[in-house]
Amino acid sequence: MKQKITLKHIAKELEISVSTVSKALKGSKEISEDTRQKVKAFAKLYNYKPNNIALSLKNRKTKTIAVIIPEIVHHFFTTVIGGIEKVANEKGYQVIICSSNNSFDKEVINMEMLASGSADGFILSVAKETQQKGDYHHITETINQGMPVIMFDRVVDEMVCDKIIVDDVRGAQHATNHLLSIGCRKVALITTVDYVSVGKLRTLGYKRGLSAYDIEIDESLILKIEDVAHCHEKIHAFLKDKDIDGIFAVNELFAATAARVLKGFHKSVPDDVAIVGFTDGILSKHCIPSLTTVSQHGKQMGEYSSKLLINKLENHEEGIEEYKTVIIDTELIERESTAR
Amino acid sequence: MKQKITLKHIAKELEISVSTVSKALKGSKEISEDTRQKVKAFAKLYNYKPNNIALSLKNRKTKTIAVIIPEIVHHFFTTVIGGIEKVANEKGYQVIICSSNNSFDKEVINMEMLASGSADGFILSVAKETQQKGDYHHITETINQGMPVIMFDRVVDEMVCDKIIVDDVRGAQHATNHLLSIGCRKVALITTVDYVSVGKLRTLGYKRGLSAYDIEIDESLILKIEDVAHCHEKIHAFLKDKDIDGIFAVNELFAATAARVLKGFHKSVPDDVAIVGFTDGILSKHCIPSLTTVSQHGKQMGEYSSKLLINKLENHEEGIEEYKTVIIDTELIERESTAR
DNA sequence: TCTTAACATTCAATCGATTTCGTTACTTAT
DNA sequence: ATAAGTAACGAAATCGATTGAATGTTAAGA
Repeated sequence: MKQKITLKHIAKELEISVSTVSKALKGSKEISEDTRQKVKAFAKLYNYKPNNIALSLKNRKTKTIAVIIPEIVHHFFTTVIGGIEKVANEKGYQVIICSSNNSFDKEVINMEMLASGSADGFILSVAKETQQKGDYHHITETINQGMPVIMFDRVVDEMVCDKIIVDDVRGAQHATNHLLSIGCRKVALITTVDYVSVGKLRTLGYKRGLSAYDIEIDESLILKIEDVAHCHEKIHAFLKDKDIDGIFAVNELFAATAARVLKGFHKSVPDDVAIVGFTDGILSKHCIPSLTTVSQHGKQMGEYSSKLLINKLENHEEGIEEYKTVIIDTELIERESTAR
Repeated sequence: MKQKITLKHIAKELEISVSTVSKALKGSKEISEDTRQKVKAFAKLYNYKPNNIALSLKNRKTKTIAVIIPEIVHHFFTTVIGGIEKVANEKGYQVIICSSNNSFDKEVINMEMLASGSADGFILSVAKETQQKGDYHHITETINQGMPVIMFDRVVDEMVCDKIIVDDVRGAQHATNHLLSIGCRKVALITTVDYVSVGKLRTLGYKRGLSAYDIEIDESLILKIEDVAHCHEKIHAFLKDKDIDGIFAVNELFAATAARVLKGFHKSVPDDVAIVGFTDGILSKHCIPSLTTVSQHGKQMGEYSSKLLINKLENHEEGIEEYKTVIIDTELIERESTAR
């Protein structure tokens, strides 16, 4: 087992100083052609790679981006990460991914850990628990220390930083209008509890969608689910004997579960009840029937976040603070669950 | 914007030396109670956090684990990561995740990058392209430099390192036998091309499963899919007019797609054709009909990998090399697609 | 022969934290 | 009074790499 080789090793072996080695490797014309060649050859032979940690310390930048997301086992978030990674790697950045597991404490710990030297900037989507608590001191502190932070999807309005979001309201409104346009008149909503920002916004979109068709909002047609793990029972109880002809669900799991429950009631999707979900994941695509859904263009979101962050990191002018909020368009993808 | 505070700042402010500050913060009894209190109070006030990079450089360990997986948008892998993160975080380790995107080059670049100081060890599942090429020099080199590497799922037999795998052969055999036990006699196999290690092993399991029931292997009932993107057409063409009563698919996408194609042919699942997939993902669980599948216990795999790696990192005895291969049991999860 | 410039190489500081080894100043024992 | 011991702190080396300043060497020109 040969240990990792350092400049010092090369210097000793070649009987020259460390600085000469360093300069030779960087091709500095301060060093004679002869020595340069020798050093380079030696370095190549022993497969020398500069130590990233030492470089980070010296340059005071790590060339890594920290991404903190609520859940890693989640198609939408992984799609976003895909986009982040793509752009980051192209520009020579590493990506560190941490999941907060929707826990406030873990989010704080992760953030503090990564903020102390491990990363140059953050891309983050806050945990459910954090939104519920409304405690954002860790984010504020990180920003105050001069670290750029980009928030995406689950953002915090009152935070002063860059934000990449989809227009959840419009997306939801579009989805609802689509249901109405194919003839539905009793459209139910399956959503999350209100403190989840996106759930709230999509609920608003649903209401606006109905209003656009002059349909009164019937609160008894709205189901708010707190605990995802028990959504099947909740949805089952909710849909039992309910006279509806359309469902808008704020995520694909709720949509697919609704489809399943309806099947149990021997109702046909889309003929008896049409369904539109949110998030274009695997489930929507491959479910039977496949689900009409609102795509959030996760990859694009990730790419944009990454670009924005790297841009901040590399072209930051002292004293100038400028924050953008970027809205990525949603897109309604029509599939079998509304094909009638 | 207040800059990050360092020991030096504290030292200057309190008019004592850096070493005193460091010792005081660590509670060394070398320092008077008085100074200790003062330093600690000051540090707390200014929210001092030691710089990770400096610590890493000094200690020659980063307390981070690098995970390289073929795809990030993949339920099984994210499940594994969940397990890795859980254990790692409990033990105070960071996790860096990089996807190779199934590209050999990206795998090599990522590995070399992370090996030069950014991480203490690796947990990796090799890219499809790497398996195809059979070029593992980057892994060998990393191991030779003294970095522990744990391979999981898509492992390389000839590599000398720890491995965490599921018994793909037995899992597949079990799945096949289940189909036969519920009465299927003409069981088709939908698999990947042979160079994907798990595909090959599951194919073997399928064959063994048939042999156990004294059923001859009919190569015309085996479909090998190269390009996942076009699996629907392939499966459609394959199943058209085929006289079968069971399908074993080596992943859940193939299984779900088969179900969809069969529905197009107006065949019932499970009554006309029963289906078993592999990987217990979202699709298998929420698809209609839900899919019987072989669960690989991804989270457990991740947890185990993490434990094994951290154990290596913390209790490594010089001169002793010992490598384990751990086989995680698979489990057949019976659902609607074989309920008859 | 002496000066001067050009060139090659090395020194030393730096990044932030830790740690060993001193160095004071004082107290206690002999 | 002297040796020894102790408490409290600081200087400097270290981790690995970079870089501006300083040093040393050589050859050309006066």
